[in-house]
Amino acid sequence: MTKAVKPTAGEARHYIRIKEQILAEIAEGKLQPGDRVSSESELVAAFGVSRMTANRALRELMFEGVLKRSAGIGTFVSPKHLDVDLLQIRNIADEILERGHKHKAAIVAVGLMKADANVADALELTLGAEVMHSLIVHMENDQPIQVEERYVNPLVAPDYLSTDFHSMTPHEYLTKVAPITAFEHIVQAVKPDTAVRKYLGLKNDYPCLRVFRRTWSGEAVVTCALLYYPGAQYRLEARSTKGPPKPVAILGEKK
Amino acid sequence: MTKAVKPTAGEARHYIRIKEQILAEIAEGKLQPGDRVSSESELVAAFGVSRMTANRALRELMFEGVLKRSAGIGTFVSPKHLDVDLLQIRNIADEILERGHKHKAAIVAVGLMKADANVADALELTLGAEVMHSLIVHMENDQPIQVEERYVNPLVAPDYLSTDFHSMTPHEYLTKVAPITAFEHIVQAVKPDTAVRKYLGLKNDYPCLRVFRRTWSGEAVVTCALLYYPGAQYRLEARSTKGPPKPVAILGEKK
DNA sequence: GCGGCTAGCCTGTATATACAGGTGGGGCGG
DNA sequence: CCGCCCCACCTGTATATACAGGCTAGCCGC
Repeated sequence: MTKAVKPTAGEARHYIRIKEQILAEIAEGKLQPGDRVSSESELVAAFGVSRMTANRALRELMFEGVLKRSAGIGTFVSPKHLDVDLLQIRNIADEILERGHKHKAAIVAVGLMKADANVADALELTLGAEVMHSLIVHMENDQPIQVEERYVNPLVAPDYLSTDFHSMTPHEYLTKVAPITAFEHIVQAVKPDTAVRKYLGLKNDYPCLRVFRRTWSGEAVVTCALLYYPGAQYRLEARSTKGPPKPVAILGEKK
Repeated sequence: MTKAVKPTAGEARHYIRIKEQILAEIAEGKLQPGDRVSSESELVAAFGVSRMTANRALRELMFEGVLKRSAGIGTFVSPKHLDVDLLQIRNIADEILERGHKHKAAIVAVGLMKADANVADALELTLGAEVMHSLIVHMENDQPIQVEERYVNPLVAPDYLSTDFHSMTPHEYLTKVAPITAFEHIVQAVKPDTAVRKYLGLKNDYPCLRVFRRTWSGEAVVTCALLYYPGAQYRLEARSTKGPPKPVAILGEKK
């Protein structure tokens, strides 16, 4: 069965094509969380690749959290949840796309403002200094999942406001002009205020995770932000780099 | 060059051994950020594996952010390796004492029990295995501040139940018999159930931080625990080790 | 001396093949 | 009818091999 050995350049690599097809089927809803995905040998037949190539595609999707695999059983779509990795500054848009879902950002407000006491303190600027501000609601498959209120230090990232947030995410721009060298996250459980409730479409007493995040590039504070996530359906994960824990159900949740 | 084809079971897989050696050399400082790592063919010679196996080890380390690779040049240790000591395993008693307050622990339940599916999964034991369980409410100045439901792996810490929790905290005992080498924290905002509300003395709709924590000592899971903290008055902090951020007020809170 | 070509090293991708070990179902024997 | 064993299917790991394409150092000719 010797056939089309190389993807003849230009075209996407075979293993990437396989990954893309699976992600597309998840995005379309053809594959639901918990559904069984084609086995390696089925992919071999469908794509005309070798099993190692199919294996690589599935293994990488597992690494990325999209699929769960177990020997002897099969490969399945991971249950949906937001894994915000506290160890890494991750872009929520990337996370959503990795889960095979659509990401959209609703820009509620963007502009310059004078730093109040809290903002000046957080960005280590003087009271009343001009700072850039954005308020964005992130949507996963048209459902709001994060409210992001961000303040950016104009001394570090002067072009922040003039970037087109649709072609390049704020995150991408910032990592380009000021690579993050340090960060701080403070996490609390709060009752969201009315504005946040409105943006996230939440009921009155629904608990929210609130993350206060600051990032540094060298000595300078680049951004500070408040992130709101709707309650128990989302979670923050933090693990040591050494340990390789496999995900398990949280105690008390049904498996 | 036909040789030791299989890792003869038991032993670590070849690609894992390669990864571990590279990680060890980085940890020891033998490999510094920016240094060149052995090429695939050098690893082939050194470990007696095939190039695909060496490739996999290096590729996974790249995925994990430890290495950077570029075709034609070589493989290098990633520059920053933003190494995070995150949400450290801290003893709540220590924290309270550091604040200059009194700590007291109310022991609600202690005993042996059979692991249900979730607990067995979390501790990597078989269903129905005997595990040690404790439910403790921690008080700061006589006010409840944390509910701690903990399950302990008896294979690792057999004397857990017979220690006197008043003279030596569970935490102290555990760090003695099984020093923690890895951990996992999953954080959510939840509405507490009635039991937790009662222990913490909370009103109905008060949001709670729930932390699901697992700790490892070597390969074995030592404990898993559910920790509940009353809402906004408590916060988890996570920061990168590099940056030395000074505490500031969270945006929106009055200073 | 300088520019271009080539040989050699490196990663990236892909194939065919092999054995291991987990899981579950169906068939056969008691 | 029930239990046990074996087989079919699945993933996990590993090997040997091949061709592509990026990059560099060094040689050779002008």
